[in-house]
Amino acid sequence: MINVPRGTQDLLPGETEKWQYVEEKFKALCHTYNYHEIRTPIFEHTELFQRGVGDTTDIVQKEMYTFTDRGERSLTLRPEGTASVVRSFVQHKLFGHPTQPTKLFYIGPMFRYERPQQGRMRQFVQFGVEALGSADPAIDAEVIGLAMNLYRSLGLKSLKLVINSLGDVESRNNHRHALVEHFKPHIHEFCSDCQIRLEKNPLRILDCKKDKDHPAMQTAPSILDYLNDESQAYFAQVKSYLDHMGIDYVVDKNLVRGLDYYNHTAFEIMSDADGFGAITTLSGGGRYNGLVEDLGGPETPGIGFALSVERLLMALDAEKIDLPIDQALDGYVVAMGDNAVKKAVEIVYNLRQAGIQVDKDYQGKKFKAQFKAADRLKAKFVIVLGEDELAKQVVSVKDMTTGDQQEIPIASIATEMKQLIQGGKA
RNA sequence: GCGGUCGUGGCGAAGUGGUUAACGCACCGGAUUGUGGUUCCGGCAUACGUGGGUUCGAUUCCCACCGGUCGCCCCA
Repeated sequence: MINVPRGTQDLLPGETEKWQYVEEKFKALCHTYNYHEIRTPIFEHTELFQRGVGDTTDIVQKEMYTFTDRGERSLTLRPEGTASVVRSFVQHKLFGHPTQPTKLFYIGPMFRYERPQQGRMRQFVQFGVEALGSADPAIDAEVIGLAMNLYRSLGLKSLKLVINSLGDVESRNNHRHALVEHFKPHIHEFCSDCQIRLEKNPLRILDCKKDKDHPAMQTAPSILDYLNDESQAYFAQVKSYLDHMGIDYVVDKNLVRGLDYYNHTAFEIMSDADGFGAITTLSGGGRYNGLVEDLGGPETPGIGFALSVERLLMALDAEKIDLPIDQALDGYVVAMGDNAVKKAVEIVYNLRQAGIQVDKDYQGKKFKAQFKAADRLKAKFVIVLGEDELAKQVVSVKDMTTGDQQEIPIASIATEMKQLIQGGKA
């Protein structure tokens, strides 16, 4: 027997309905925020992620699904969405379109080669949005608000929004310098990862779980102290907009994002819910001024976020929220006797043409078993067709909720069924 | 990549170094010759992850591998 590859999953009926529901919710929300869908390939030139996501990141160093195709090209299954969207933005010169900023959303699978655990798969699905072409702090707040809005509209309560500012290039460089100076004298007391980080990306030392109790950690220079006036003002405005929008947040000066392209605003939304797994981050995002340029476009600011659908559904589960998914079938045709069974095929066909959702037996089941099947499928109405009915050219329609039964002529079955179904809903 | 834990029918779950490997759910049929959700009776199922080893004999003991799961690192 061949199973799915490690870290991937089949979504079966019963589960797919939930996915469809949250996808529709997300699309509708993007519509109200005036974001438009973009669909990019699932694989890209490896170089895109090396340059876009950053050579020093874990994603690029050890998590990419990279392969060589028959033309000797190095390609990579996308590990995240932003690089592709920005590539597309540049390639198609969307920066030249009259309406700016360019507001895009995407839905699709991402791939990272990691050891799977709860909330972490090798193939996972992200919803994401990107707003390109505006350096207005209000759009940072808009993007954060959209994310919070989605979670809240689905009923999630145990949410924590964490934000930070990574500052502009100048601020980051000053901070980086200060970090190296600060940790250098103690670095031999830190874990091996941190010793490497000191050279490559000292900001990430702040993120280390192993060394979090080291005294030098507590006294480490905060990025917030190194923000220049402009960066400070920007961060203050983002927070102010969030305040006005009534969105609660906590500032975590150690929030560092795993991708190199972030600057200024960085944020994560986490779940507080009991019984949630070790991984609590539901979504993350931030500003990436400079990325468009890095990928060959004109100087263009950008901000976006991505959320994991798997984790979203986990969060709903943890908070015991049932999505309003209608599983009931409108009607089920139960037939008995050779002639009636044949006639049932015709009736089902006609009802479906009229847009009524019906089904029938295809297992050669006995009358009683057909009723059982109707019950299991949660049919609202059972349409009974036997020799008696056939002789009178009618069907007996039973309302499965009330138990009431009435005869209706086969000639007008579609219109009468429609009325019954609508009446049943009211 | 590292560590814990687990691997028995479609699902859940007992169990044993030795004749036919429990049970529950689900499914099918009957009681009820044309009316579901309850009950009772009966029936059904290619099941011990894979490969080695120990043994007269392994589903059981040992080893390796594979897979699931949870955690570490890191992230969505």
